[in-house]
Amino acid sequence: MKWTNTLISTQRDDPQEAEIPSHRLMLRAGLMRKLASGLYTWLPLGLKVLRKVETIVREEMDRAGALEILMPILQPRELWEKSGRWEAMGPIMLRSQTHGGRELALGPTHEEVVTDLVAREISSYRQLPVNLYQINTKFRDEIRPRFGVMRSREFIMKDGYSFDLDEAGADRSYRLMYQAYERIFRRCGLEAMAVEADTGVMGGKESHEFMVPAETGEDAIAVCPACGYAANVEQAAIGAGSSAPERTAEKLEEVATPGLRTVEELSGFFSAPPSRFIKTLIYLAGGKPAAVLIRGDREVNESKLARRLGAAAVLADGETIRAVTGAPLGFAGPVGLTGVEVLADYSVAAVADGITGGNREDLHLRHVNIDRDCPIPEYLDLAIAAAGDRCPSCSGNLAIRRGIEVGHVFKLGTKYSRSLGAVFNDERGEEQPAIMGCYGIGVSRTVAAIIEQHHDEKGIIWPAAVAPYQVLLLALAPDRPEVAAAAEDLTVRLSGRGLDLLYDDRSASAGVKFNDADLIGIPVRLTVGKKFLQTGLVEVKARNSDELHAVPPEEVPDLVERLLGQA
RNA sequence: CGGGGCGUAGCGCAGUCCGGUCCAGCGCGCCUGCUUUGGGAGCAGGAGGUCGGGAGUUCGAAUCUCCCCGCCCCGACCA
Repeated sequence: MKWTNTLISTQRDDPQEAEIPSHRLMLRAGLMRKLASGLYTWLPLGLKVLRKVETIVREEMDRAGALEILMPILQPRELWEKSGRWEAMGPIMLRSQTHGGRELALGPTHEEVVTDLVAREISSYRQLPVNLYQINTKFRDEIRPRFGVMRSREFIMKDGYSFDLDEAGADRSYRLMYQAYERIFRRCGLEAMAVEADTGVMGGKESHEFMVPAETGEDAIAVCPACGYAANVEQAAIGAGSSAPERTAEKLEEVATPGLRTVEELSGFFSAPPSRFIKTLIYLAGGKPAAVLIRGDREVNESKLARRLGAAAVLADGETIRAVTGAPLGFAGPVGLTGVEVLADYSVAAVADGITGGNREDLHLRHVNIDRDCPIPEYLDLAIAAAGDRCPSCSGNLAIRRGIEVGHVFKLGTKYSRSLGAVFNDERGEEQPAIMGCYGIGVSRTVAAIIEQHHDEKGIIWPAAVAPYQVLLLALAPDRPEVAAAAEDLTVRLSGRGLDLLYDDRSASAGVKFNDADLIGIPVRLTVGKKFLQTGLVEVKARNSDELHAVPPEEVPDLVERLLGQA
């Protein structure tokens, strides 16, 4: 392909709107253009990459035995009501209607449609297991789209769904997908890691996210360098702390704290770090209040709390707080608190000389010795994991890294198969719900993640497997007939090997071409110009190396293939 | 949704505080011609703007006031 015959427009300046490298480079290198917030047009160069990632995904899904289908984006309301998610999805789901007033969802995901399909197509255990997938556009009205295609309103996703006879089969399907995902990301040139994840609105019991470690990632991952434990911080368990510290012997003391409610304000007032405070949060779970104690510098993990309480927990309103503690918001404390379930996080056990609310307006207590003043029978794991916390599976300490979530696999169980009727007759003629799993890959986000992991200050460095072209041929002074002839000769030699080549035939100056070459990041660069006319040697350079090779044209194809093998 | 910032040519920006000297300017890009071609070329000529939109104040508005829209960043109930 000649550069002048395609649409590649690079930009010299960083776009003012882009913050992170992938977003900046995707705009500068001309991979995409923004239409509106969270909405992007893929230009030819970007689309080629997207398609290569799709192809890898497709090949590995097919290899794992999954079957490709294509489902509608528009989905009737009634289907979503069956699963209870017409409401549960809330504002993230975009909705529309026909001129007749029939309400439709713009699919944010496809559990409902696929399960309905299977309900209609499958009736016997003989037809299972089955694993269906598609690569399609998803719509999510993100609260705050950002970072280009990293978090956008409309994006390309591979979503797959497995249906099995029993738990053992579902485990097998899950494992197959997990392994397929490892292969997919490896083939895309990504260093990705699987981490334990929260199941969130999807429901289900087990789940792993595939994370690409990156400073700019939106997710935080807790990892244990000692044993390899890895989990999203939303999910990460924390091991019980070490032995309790020396407690204070000082007497409990009431201190007037007019109008001081937050740990931050009180920390200044008492000249004590937040870690000296025992924060007391009143939650409501299933209509019942619960008091949660946690050290002032830590945060409650509401998923852990919900699991412990057996119901989703939300922070209580002022009225409930007053009813439970006798004080307005800001003055709750564990000492003397009765008539409410009290749950204490591990971190509280480490507070030696604590400060808490006094359960009276404008009053706090200091010199709290938790063992003496309100003994806690059992400390629990209720906090969001933080660096230095004890690993739940060994004696190591957790570290926090940031990552980009490129894939997510769930064991769903029978939530959707029951509500949508995906049942089959087993050998005994008894009706059973299929056991489901679901598996997603953010295809467009994967492209951005690849750039996050493969770039330098000059531009993108594509891994060969996903590069838009494998070879970039630069002709310096392309109007000189000898140069044009050499370029033509090289093009023929390389296309004979099935290599996809981009020929920069623009009559721009050398600097422009070299800089654009670095920016768009094609793995192998060939240069023919004055030096070639003098020596008859073609300059060959890999984007991921500084080494320059000079070889005669007939040796170029072999060298190119060797360099591509290392890209 | 809360807070902050921004909106002037395709891209990056100056001008706005303090209204007139701006029927708006700079760099890059774009078009024509000639020269040039190994790390963002030179000369000459040229095109391109409802200054985000609307209403208002004023003799006069990119600039002041009000309303609206768009975009970006941070945060989202932690007592």
